[in-house]
Parts: sequence; structure tokens; C-alpha cells
Amino acid sequence: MNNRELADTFTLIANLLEIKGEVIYVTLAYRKAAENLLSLGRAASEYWKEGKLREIPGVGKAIAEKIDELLSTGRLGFLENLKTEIPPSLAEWLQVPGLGPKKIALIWKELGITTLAELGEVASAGKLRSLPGMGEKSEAQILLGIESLARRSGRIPIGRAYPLAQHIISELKKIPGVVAASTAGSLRRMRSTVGDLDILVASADSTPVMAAFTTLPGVIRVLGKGETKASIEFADGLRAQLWVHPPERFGTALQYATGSKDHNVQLRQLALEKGLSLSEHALTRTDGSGEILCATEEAVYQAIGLPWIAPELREDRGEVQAAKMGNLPRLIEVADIHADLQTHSTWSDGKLTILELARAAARRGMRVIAFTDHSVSLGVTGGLSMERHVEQQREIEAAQRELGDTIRILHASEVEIRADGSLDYPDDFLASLDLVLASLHTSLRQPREKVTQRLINAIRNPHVDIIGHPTGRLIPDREGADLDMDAVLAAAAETGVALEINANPARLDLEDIYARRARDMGIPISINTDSHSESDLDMLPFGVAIARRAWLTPADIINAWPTEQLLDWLARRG
DNA sequence: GCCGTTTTCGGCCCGACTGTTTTCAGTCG
Repeated sequence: MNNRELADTFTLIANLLEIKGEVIYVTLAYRKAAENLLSLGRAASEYWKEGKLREIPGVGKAIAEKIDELLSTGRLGFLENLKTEIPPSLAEWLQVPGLGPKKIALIWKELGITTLAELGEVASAGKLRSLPGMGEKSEAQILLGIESLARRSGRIPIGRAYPLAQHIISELKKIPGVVAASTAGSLRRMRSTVGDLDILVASADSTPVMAAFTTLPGVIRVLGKGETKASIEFADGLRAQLWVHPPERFGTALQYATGSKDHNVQLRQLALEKGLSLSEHALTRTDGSGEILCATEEAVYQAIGLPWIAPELREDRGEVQAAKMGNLPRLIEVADIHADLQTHSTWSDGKLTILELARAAARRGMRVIAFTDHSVSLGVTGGLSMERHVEQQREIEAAQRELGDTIRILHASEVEIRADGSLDYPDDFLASLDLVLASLHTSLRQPREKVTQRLINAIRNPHVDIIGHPTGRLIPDREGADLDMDAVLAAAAETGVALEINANPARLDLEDIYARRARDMGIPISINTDSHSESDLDMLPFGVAIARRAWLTPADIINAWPTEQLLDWLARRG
């Protein structure tokens, strides 16, 4: 049982307990444990083997015993009993917007229905309005909620959410009186996927902002609209919400709306120690001597005695403690990156020639570009034979002459790691390339031991410099390979191979939690765009965001090293 | 159910918005 399955189990327990009417802090404890399991970066079964389950944050006696039972037997008596009390199908009702645990329990007990389909039927038949505390509007809201649930396909990849949010922000900034506008929530923290779009505006007058927001093109429904908050839904089920706060209170509001929830809890506790109560409106002195207004986030953190903490770090993963101690990392920035070590040209499945893409990369400040066209077995992409590589080398030399010393072009390859664990080219050929990046694209569903061993074979090949998008996941469509990440990281640490953070928002692979562990183990990280066209080059900030979420500094990223250092490193690896 | 430089009990965020209310409960973030 892996961390995700354990987390899903505890989330289900939390949902059922909530409907049962259990004390809210009990359900919160299960949710917290589930969240921590997901961000652990190490298999809970490893802690279990070492008898150290209680070292997992949020795991105490009761939850440790449940993990033990799950890992020993694959079952959990507590959950099986719970399911006989509360029908498990009720848990999915919680995803219907507007339906919470109280109403779910009421409907279930009064009408005796348990499935989402039945809920839709009774709502359509007008049988909900007779229940206490519910009327026609609640009934209609539930029906709409069921519909929008069907339209929504889970969390939204940041590659789609981010540009849409930027567009909305630019529209709102045109409104007179709007002083500032920003993303907030998980979008501002740059998580790989977001649940909805959170947007914050600073303006003394919210009315025109609300009006513009709720009438944006593509809005099919206004879920709510008040003085300071509004919420809308687009045709595909994507939701966005807007907060409007006065400019002099924008700092506290932005801090509050950015989260994460757990980061904010930490911050509020620190504030209380300083005699300050932190809310989205202000820092209020608990001795009754008034408010401190903050127009900027820097002012909020300063009032609490901390340096400003970058949004990407605000996940309650030790950042508040590090800030307190003055140990926040100097996070990598887009401007630090001067090399792109995975790109594709017309020699395989790219859209631009070597000269065209190299020129476009140079315009964006790159001083090194590696062409990693696919290797021979990836036939659909026009993978290169060794003979065609010789021809490609001539074109690279011509392009290099054309571009002079503006950018250094490396002759490289994205070598397929075959299903049997061998690489697509023989070692002596790999040795002739400037850079070798090895990746998995096929047979990702192999058993854990087999697919892990394939990757480790590549990691142990002395000619391989970088492992591309290690798990092969595609957001939101495809889960990555079921890798034993502990084994992969250990092998990488041993051989000094670099692991890639692929900047394509459909990949963002390695994930932040593993990138952070890799850094802690001294494994070099490479951030690459995997560009197949000019616009792909602009995906770099998404990869940098993952690196920032992993606490990485320029020294950790080979693409940020001075060119000579990078070329030396490649030369030494052979 | 978890946690602890407020440590083994007593906290754990709380305000905005909506709908069904006639002063409040439920949901959401």
C-alpha cells in the first residue's frame, strides 16, 4: 500500500466521520495525516519497517495503529465498521458544491437515499424542499452542483490555469480605481494543479470590479457575489473567485488568500506571541490598542518579525522555522537559468530547425542549448539512427558557425530506456555525444521492481548525464510509473547523474517533494523546457516554480551554473 | 485525533456569503 492509497483511506475516513457528525477536530486530524502522507517524499512503509510511523507529522498513536493494520493486513477494521454505519457512497456527495456534511446527513436520514444518482432524482422531483432548513433555492443549487460536478474533471493543470488567471488580472487592472491585482491561493504558490482560480484586487471601490468579474466572457454562472467576494463558473466547470480589499489592507488580504492554510496557522500563532491577531483585514493588537494596516505582504511578515517568505515555500514544510532562524534559501529564479538541456528540432518531432530554435533560445538569454532529438526506437517521433546523427552533427556545426559565441549548441540525445532496461544506442556511440539524457516513454505500467530497475540501469550507465522526466507522468491524463523513488534517489546520489525537472506544465516531473529530497542527497537537478516549438521555451517559469517549491538554489541547478562549470561537469562525466 | 519554549489537558482561524430565517445554520475558503 503506497502513500497515496493510505492518504485516500484516511480522507475517506474523514469524510465519513464528518457526515456522521464527529467532532470537527477529529476529521481534521485524519485530513491532516492524509495530506502529510502525500507530501512525505518517502514511503510510509519505510517508516513502518523502522518502527518510526509516529515520526510522520500528524500521525499519532491512533493513526499509526491504523497504518500498521493497513500495511500488515491490507484491511482496516475501523473503516469497515464505519462503512456499516455511514454508506461510503455518501462521501462523494461532499464534492457537490453547496452540499456539506450536515445537509448530506439530513437528506440521507430523512429520505433514505445513498447515491448521487438518487440525489439527482429526488432534487428533480422537488422532494428536497420539504426538508427542514431547505427550500427551492437549495434544491436548485444542489441540482446545479451535480451538473457542474459532472463537467469538472478534477484539478486543473497550472499550464491552463495560469494564463487564464493572467488574462483575468489584466482585464481587472483596466478598471479605474484598481491599484493592484494578483493571483492567490495554490495558483500563486505554483502548485502543479489547482482546484480553482483565486484572484485578489486592491481597490477602494469593489462595485465595478465585481461587475466586470461576474460578466467576463465565458462565465456561465455566478455562484456568489457580495461586497468583498465573488465566485464564478466557466462553461467547462472551471471556477474562479475574486476578493476585493482596500489598497491599505492589500498585504494582509494577499497573505491570507495565498495560504496555505497550514502556513497561515503557523503565522497566526507567531503573531499571537507578539500580541497581534492576524486576519485578512489587519494585524490587530490583542491589548485593544488598535490595528496595524499592511499594504504589502512584506509589511505583514515584518510585523511578525520575519523576512518575507516566497509563496512557493508556504506549505508548512519548515519555512516558518527557517525564516525565524534566518535560514531561508536564496531560491532559484528564471533569470538564473542560462542553459536548456532538453529540446527537440525538426530532426525528430520538433517544429523548428536547429538554427531557428537555438536563435529563439539565445533571444531568451540562454547561453547553452542541447538538442536532444529522440533516439531510434521511438519511431513515431522520427527517432534518429546513428547515421542520421552524423548528418545532424554537420547541421549543428553550421548553426554554431552562424550564431558565433552567442549560444553554445550541444549535440545530445534523449535516449530511450527500452522496456528491457537497455538503452537505444551502444555505449561507444553515447560517449561521442556532448550530453546524454535518458528517459522512459513506453511500458510505464510495468511492475514497480521492473520499471525501477530500468531507470536504475540508465542511472548507472556512465555516459548518461541526465534522467529526463523521471516518472513519465502526464498531467492530468497519465499517472507516472510506479517507481521506488528511494531506490532511484539512492542510485542517483551514488553516480552523480542529474535528475530533470521537466518544465512542461503537462509534466512537472520530478515533483517538488522528490526534488527537495534529491537536493538534500546532493543530487544535481536540471530544469529543461523539453521544447518542441518556440512557445515551449516560455514554459521555463513552471519548471523554476517547482524547483522553488523544492527549496532549490542556483548552486543546485546545473542549468544555472556558469557555462564553463557546466561544460566541465559534462566533460568529466564522459 | 494530534500536539507541546503556554507540554499530558485544552486548544485547534474565523469571516463572508447564502438561504431560510425573523436571529441563525450551513458552507466555503
